[in-house]
Amino acid sequence: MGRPPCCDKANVKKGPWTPEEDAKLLAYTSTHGTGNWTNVPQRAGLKRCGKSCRLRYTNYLRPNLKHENFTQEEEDLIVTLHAMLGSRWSLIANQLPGRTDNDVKNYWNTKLSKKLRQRGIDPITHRPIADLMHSIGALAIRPPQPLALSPNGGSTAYLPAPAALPLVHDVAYHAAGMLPPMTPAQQQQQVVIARVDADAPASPTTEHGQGQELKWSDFLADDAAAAAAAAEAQQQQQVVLGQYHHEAAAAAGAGSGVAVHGAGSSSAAATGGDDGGIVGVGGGGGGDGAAAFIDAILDCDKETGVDQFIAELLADPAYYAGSSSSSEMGWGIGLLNAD
DNA sequence: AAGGCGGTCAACCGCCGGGAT
DNA sequence: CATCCCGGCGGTTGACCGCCT
Repeated sequence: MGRPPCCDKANVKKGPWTPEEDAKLLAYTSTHGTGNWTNVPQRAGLKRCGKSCRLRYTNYLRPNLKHENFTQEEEDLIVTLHAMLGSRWSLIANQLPGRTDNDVKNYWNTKLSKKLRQRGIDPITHRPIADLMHSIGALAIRPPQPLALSPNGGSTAYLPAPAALPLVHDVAYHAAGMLPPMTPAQQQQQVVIARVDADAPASPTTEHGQGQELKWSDFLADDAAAAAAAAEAQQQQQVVLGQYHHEAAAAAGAGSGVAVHGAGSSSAAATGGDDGGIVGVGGGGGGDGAAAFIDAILDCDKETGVDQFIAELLADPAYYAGSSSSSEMGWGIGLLNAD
């Protein structure tokens, strides 16, 4: 399906442009302008696709293009516009005289997004990554959505979720006394976070205030708002869990007994017990945005060393404590072994 | 010195929307 | 109204380069 190719690919040259080709294209456009690009290659004596000619002209040969490095002002503008517009590179480039959408896109992908991540800002949502961790944490303590149950009520209807995700979002819960004291492994993770915190440069403007310095710790253990949100999530969770356990127990029947594994009423157990690695991804909304979001979180994990921590956690046999049904379930593995 | 590796950026690909027929 | 054609756009690829081991 789809449209046929815009040109005869067999007779079309691809790859980098030579100075001779550039000269031909420039000579043609300077005398004839940039009308019908499909005719340009033939009339300019180029064995190129019209699209390729247009791209070469607009991204490289066009007059008034800037080829020097981006300035601080341009950087700031790109970040601001990206926060407002997302990856609408052509719109962003329109606000930057002499820059092309390709320039802006490349600069974003290779430099700016990394800069933001290093400053603890999620380049996709432009929110502090730790804030997003809290959001994930609030999601994580919810059980998988019962709507994912198969018609026959089998527990395998739940999509498998990652065995464990970062524990950063649980810190507020520990601090609020809603989770048991942190294990040595969790404390080790906090050391990593503290190191990142200490190394973090001042952040750009965030929702925490104009020009205010942003640190990881602002969103972690001493974040009263997060603790309050966690408490609220905790209350919701109790309600949802009660309903879920009732439905899941009925659905699972006498077979695996998986669903009732997590049926304990203790909040500590329900929120992850000693390792907290619960993420009920399976029943969630999903979609491309969610996937991109998760990728961003995983990138963050790499930078903070959390991924290494998770790898160590997963390598610990005690973490799994043996239940095949729990791994089939794909969520709440830590919860299931919280005793 | 050489190979590996990551960063950068030009270029390509496929899809989409709008105008023309 | 349906189809075709073209330009534009965003995502992705791959060549090139410099740094590191």
